[in-house]
Amino acid sequence: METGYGLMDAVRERCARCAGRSVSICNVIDDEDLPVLVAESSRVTVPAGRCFISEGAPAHDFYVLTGGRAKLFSLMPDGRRQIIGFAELGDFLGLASSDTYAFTAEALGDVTLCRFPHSSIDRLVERFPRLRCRLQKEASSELVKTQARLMLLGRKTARERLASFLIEQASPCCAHGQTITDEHGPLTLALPMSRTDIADYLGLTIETVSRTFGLFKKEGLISVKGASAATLLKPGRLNDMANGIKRD
Amino acid sequence: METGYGLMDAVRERCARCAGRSVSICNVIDDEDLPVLVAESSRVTVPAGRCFISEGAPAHDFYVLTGGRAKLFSLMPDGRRQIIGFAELGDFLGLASSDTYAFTAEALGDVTLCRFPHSSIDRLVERFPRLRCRLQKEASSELVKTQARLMLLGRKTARERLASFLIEQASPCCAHGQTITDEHGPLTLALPMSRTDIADYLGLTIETVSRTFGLFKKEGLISVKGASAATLLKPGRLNDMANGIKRD
DNA sequence: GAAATATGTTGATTTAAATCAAAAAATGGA
DNA sequence: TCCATTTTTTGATTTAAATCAACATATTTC
Repeated sequence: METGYGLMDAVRERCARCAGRSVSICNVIDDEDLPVLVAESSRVTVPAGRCFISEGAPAHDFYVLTGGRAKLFSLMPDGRRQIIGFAELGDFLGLASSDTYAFTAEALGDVTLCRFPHSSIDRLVERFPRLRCRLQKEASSELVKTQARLMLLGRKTARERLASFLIEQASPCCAHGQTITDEHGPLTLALPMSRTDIADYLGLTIETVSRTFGLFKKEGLISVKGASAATLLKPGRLNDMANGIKRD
Repeated sequence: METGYGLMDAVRERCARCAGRSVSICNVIDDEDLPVLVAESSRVTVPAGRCFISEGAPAHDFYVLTGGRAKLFSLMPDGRRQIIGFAELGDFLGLASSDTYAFTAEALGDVTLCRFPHSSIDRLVERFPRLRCRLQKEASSELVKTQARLMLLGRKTARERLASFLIEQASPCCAHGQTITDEHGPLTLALPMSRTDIADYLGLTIETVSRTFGLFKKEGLISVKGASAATLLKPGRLNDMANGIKRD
């Protein structure tokens, strides 16, 4: 098939055509500099269920998620698991404070990634100083999100946790900083993660997650198709519940 | 009294004599450049119980803690509180992802701080590019610490939480990355925060914290002088408990 | 398409930690 | 030093969520 350019051009186009281009750290690199980015990174594809970062392993690479979703988790010796977060398009993974990864990252469905060896990031930062600033913003914003999760895990009820989760899942597609109201609904969202994953994300058991889904359904707050999709019928009410605001 | 230098010199010496000099972000600035740091920052003293950062308020400044300790927390509308962390010497505060602070910071005892308006940090980063790198390291290491707290709040028992807290409080003075063993003990530590603070840090109630302290005492793991100092008699055992490792 | 397996839901019971309730220490002024 | 207040500890009871136990619904395999 005639594409108008050869293999090398196609490789050079990798970043230009990347779905994560505008939301990832790469958005501080100008189009004309993209060949440098292509040269310093490599595309990786990970099949569903495969881990591409292992807790405690030497941290050699950073990753930008360019397709699919991943779960990030940490394990205790007896198997208790805490999901740190769900990574999505554009997320920057691999920030570590020591020389080992702090969590495991596993592909939820098939995942595509851009891999940057630490040495490549060093060179890129040297060449594009704005990238350093962007990386700091990324770390800061992850930090603030994680701090909000401390309140969820330390002080919220099961209902508040699940409401927070649903609102969080709905936010990327809808709200840009703005508060979610009932007028935003009904909002349908895909839930590619299992009940076990949701439970381990929220610090609950699968039974409690399942029961709480059931309650929300009975109360007309959501409707559910199968187990992997939900529609928020009263997103405003869920948002209030998530934040501990009582309505009368 | 003859000091050998005048007021202006004393002001210039502020950073050189600062207790946080070697542990804070300022450790990437060479001694000869300290006057720039002095010029871009101001010293602040905060009496016990006073808040110097307010959740939701416009974020204009960063702070480096140079004396005393502070608690960082977030509130829900009904008063439920989650303590995000306890800040100590050298800690960098005020990283935010939006234009408002994500938490409140309150002095535990009397606290001294160095305040950097955002504009000052911008100028300093411009002049000392290594500072940007240091800020990113700071954000990354805070992120990893916070991620570890997700496991504590989501999956650990009350005993494991208190053990984690005690080990964490002991670590700054003793371990530099190394694992704590019983040979490190007995380790005495000051606990300047109230039981309420500890409870809100660990996602427990004061009663549970108090009872768990009682159990540890009865089991010979710790001894307590008053309520604001504890000695870890079996730090290794506590460390294992904190990490969910069973001993037989 | 049926059997086998995995995943999710619902119900009964238990339990770790919360709540409610005093009592005991500690702290801070007069 | 004593009294008043706050903080902490200890005890009794409750409860939200966990655990234990079927059962139902998907999903996969042959």
